[in-house]
Amino acid sequence: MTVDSGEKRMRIGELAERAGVSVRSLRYYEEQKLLTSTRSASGQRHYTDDEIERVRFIQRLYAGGLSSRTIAELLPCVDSPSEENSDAALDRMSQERDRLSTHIAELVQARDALDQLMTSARAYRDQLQAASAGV
Amino acid sequence: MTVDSGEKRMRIGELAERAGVSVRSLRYYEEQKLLTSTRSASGQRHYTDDEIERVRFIQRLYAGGLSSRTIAELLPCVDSPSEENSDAALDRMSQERDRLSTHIAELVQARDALDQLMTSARAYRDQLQAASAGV
DNA sequence: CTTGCCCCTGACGTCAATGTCAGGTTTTAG
DNA sequence: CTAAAACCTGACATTGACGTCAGGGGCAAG
Repeated sequence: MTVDSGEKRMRIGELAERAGVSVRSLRYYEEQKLLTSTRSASGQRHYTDDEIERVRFIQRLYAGGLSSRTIAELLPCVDSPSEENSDAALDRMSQERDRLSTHIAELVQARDALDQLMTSARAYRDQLQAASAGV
Repeated sequence: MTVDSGEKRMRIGELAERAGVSVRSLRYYEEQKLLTSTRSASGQRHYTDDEIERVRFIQRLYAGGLSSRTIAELLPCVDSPSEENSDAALDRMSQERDRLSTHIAELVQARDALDQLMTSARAYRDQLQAASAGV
């Protein structure tokens, strides 16, 4: 279904820029088996436009606090949503999903804590203001 | 309003256990000016029960991705919600709040991405199962 | 007093994702 | 052709929040 005919094969610098990451990171992702590249005769990496999305996806998972190793375990089932790894991968994903949810809840708590702080800080400031404006 | 009369002054080991962090972390927090302690004649740290909540609060902010430095900037206004730092602190908090919200949104996106993955993985698996069960 | 446990400081180790530098090749622009 | 820009590998540096170890006290119980 996917036609890879005239897709502009870009080099690492372009992918880096378009995906918003450093060249170093892309090489690192490849080292961690999160990303692959075709190589030119001289050894330069070439990518297709699809990799942009993949990199962004990886970034999202990183932002979610997943480690390279964990991401590497999950990505195979993005690539080929097949194989017997199905069940194990589903478990793994479910587990990570839970972890993520927990983490999100923590962050929301932290934000709430900040909100509380801000509320009392504001109240205090307004009180000061009222006082300085004369009783 | 707060009476600090007979409050059990605990040592670092107890605080660590009750707040759910390592002794090392507590010393680190002190080093980072996030936490203070009174010292006994022999130099041992003593804390009151209040510090338990403070440590938990610090943990929440850490979980929210704030750095020690940032937390250190915010804590003064927890301690004394006063001073002229009010406005600056409010700005700072508001800024961190935004950062947190952004981060939370990213995490939710990551989770959504995982959900999508799981959905398609499940679909694929069920398809396989249907096939193996005979057409 | 000795044993044992908790505490102290100071310093080095760790881990993960990146930065950065060195030294060399390839591609591109003029 | 030539210089600049981009790429390559390999390796060491960095940052943050700790872990861990060394070497040395304090203090209760037996």
